[in-house]
Amino acid sequence: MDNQDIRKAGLKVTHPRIKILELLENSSQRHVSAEDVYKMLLDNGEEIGLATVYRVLTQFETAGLVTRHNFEGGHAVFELDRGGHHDHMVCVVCGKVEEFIDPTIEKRQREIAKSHGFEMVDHSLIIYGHCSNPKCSVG
Amino acid sequence: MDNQDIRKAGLKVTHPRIKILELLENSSQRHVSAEDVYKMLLDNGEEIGLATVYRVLTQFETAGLVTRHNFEGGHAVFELDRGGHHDHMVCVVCGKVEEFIDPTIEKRQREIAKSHGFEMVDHSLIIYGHCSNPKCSVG
DNA sequence: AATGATGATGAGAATCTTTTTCATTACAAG
DNA sequence: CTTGTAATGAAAAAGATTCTCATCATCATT
Repeated sequence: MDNQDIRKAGLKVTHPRIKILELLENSSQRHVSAEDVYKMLLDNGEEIGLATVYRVLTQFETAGLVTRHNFEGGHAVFELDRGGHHDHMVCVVCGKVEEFIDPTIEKRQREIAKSHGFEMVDHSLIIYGHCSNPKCSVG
Repeated sequence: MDNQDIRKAGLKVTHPRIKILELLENSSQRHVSAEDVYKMLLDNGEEIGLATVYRVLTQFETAGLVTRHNFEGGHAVFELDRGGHHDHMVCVVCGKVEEFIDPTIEKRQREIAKSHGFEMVDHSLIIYGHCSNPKCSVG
């Protein structure tokens, strides 16, 4: 992931784009909202407008560099595409997100789509539950 | 599904709640946004405020009468819970939604959650693709 | 059937997320 | 280095949802 990825996407290599891509690569949180990105950039002394953050994230999504997720909560979160596709498991108490991939499910999805006359282009699987943290488990 | 369901949820049986529940039962669209509900009620001559529609849908969700889905598009859609759980397949071109249920996937999900130390309470699986309508297919 | 406590409603304001507008600035090809 | 075009920032706008608060309806009790 470097500036060539931006160029290959047909986008000019600008300061905001470079910084946003860097941030997505280095962030400890894998799933960040546009607001998160904006604030983290501010913390790093980068004065990049929120509108630009939204624009760039959307462009990165179109270019296949990041994936947008519509989890619960009324706002989208973005995640850098590090090659492999995966699904998500979200703790409904603490919000912790774990990633997983299961070949059985991947395979069944394609079969099911086909049997309904759909050609699958993407999918989203989110398991909601209580994570292993004692604070999050049910009584 | 009748007024007793509203009462059982600990809610008063009011005119807006009755009409919203009726509408969800009789609507030809299974997945409707709050705005959709508001407009359909207006078409039926029911002057129910948009804020009330949001409040009631949220209460119905809490009561387990309806399910809220965060598909793409920046707004939530609601669906009457007709007993059985199911997953969704959404056409990325025309927006058509089909429902399905697959025991293999259901079973694997529980196993995967458990293997990550999660106790699954819910899940959301959405397959995006091109539906069989010629206008929606690729190529 | 009347009463009264409490919950529910409607209208609009407020909030939050995201997109658009537009004047200014920066990239990148020649 | 010039210049066309794309990109940016700021603010406004748009869209979705929630909140506030005065008024009204429901329901358990008279």
